[in-house]
Amino acid sequence: MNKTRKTAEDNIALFTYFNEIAIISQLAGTMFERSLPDGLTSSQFAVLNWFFRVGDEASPSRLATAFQVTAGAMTNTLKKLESKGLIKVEPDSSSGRQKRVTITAQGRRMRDKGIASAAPLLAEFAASFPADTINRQTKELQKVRQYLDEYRYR
Amino acid sequence: MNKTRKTAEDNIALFTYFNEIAIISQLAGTMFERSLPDGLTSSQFAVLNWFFRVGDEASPSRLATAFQVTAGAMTNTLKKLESKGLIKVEPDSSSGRQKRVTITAQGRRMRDKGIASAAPLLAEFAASFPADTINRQTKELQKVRQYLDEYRYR
DNA sequence: CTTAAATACTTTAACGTTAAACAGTTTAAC
DNA sequence: GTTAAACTGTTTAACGTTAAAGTATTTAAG
Repeated sequence: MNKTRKTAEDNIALFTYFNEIAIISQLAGTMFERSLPDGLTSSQFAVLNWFFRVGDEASPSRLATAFQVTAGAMTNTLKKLESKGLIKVEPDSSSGRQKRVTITAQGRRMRDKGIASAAPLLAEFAASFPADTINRQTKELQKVRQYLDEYRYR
Repeated sequence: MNKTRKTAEDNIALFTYFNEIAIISQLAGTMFERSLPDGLTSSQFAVLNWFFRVGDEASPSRLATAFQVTAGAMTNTLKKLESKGLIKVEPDSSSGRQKRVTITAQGRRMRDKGIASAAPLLAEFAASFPADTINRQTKELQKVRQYLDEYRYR
C-alpha cells in the first residue's frame, strides 16, 4: 500500500469521525432543546448554567470565549435572555467598553427548571452509557477540541 | 453519597460531554467549510461525496435520512447544488412522488477539488491523532449516535 | 499630547437548520 | 372503486450561527 492510498483512507476515516460528531451534536442539541421549558434555547440555557457553574458575574466577551462563539452570537443570546428578564446587562463602571452581565433570581429559577426538565432525558442516556465510559471519552474529545482551538488561531 | 447527588454529578458530566461534542462540531465544521473551494458548504460537499462513497443515484429522502437532516433541509441543499450545476434533479419515472438525483461531471470535479482543498487540514490533524485512536473513538461515537437516533423516534 | 493599534460590543446579511403547513402521489383497507 | 393513511417533496417563518463592517473605548508608541 503506497502513501497516497493511505492518505485517502485516513481522510475517509476522518470524514466519518467528524460526521458522527456533527450528527450527534445536531440530534442531541435538538432533543435537549425540545426538553427545555418556555422556549428556552440550548444557547440560552448554557449561559444560565454558566452562572451556576462558574460565577455570578461575566462580560459578554468572556462568555463568547467560554462557549467558542463569535461576539455577535453572544450579543444575540444575551439580548434574548435580557428580554425574558433572566439576566441583567449593565455598563461596567471600571471599563467603558465592557459590559457587566449578571443572572437574575428569575434566571436562577429558570436554570433549575431547565435542569429538572432535561433530567429524564439525561437519566435515560446515563442508564445506557456508564459514567466512566463517558468521562473517558470526554477527556479524549477535549484533546481534539484543544487541537482545533489552537489550530484555528495559527 | 446519596442517589440525588450522584445524578447531579452525572448530569454535569453529560453536559460537559455533549458540550465538547457541540464545540468540536462547530469548530471543525467552520474550519472545514472555509477550506472548501468556490463557496461550497459542508452540507453541499457531503452530498457530492456521498455519490462517491455510496452510489450514482439517490432520492432526496434517502439523502436526508443518510445525513439525519429534515427533508426541508435537503431540499434546500439540493437546490443550491443544482443551481451550481453540480447535480441533476429529475422526476423519477418509476414513482411520481420521488425524484431522482444524480451527480454531474462538474459535480465530480468539484468533489475532487474539495478533497484536495481539505487535504492539508486533514493531514495535519491525522499527524496529531493516530488513525487507530480515531477509529476506536468513531466506533464509540456511533453507538451514541445510534442511541440518539432510536430514542428520537420512541 | 497625539495618534495608531488593540479591544469590546453591536448590527447586518447570508447560511443551514428545524418545525409546521402544504400539495401531490401511492398504498392499503373496506 | 372509494377512501383513508402513509409517503415524498416543497415552502415559509424563526432560530442561532458566521463574517464583515461599524462604533466606541482603552492602551501603547512616538
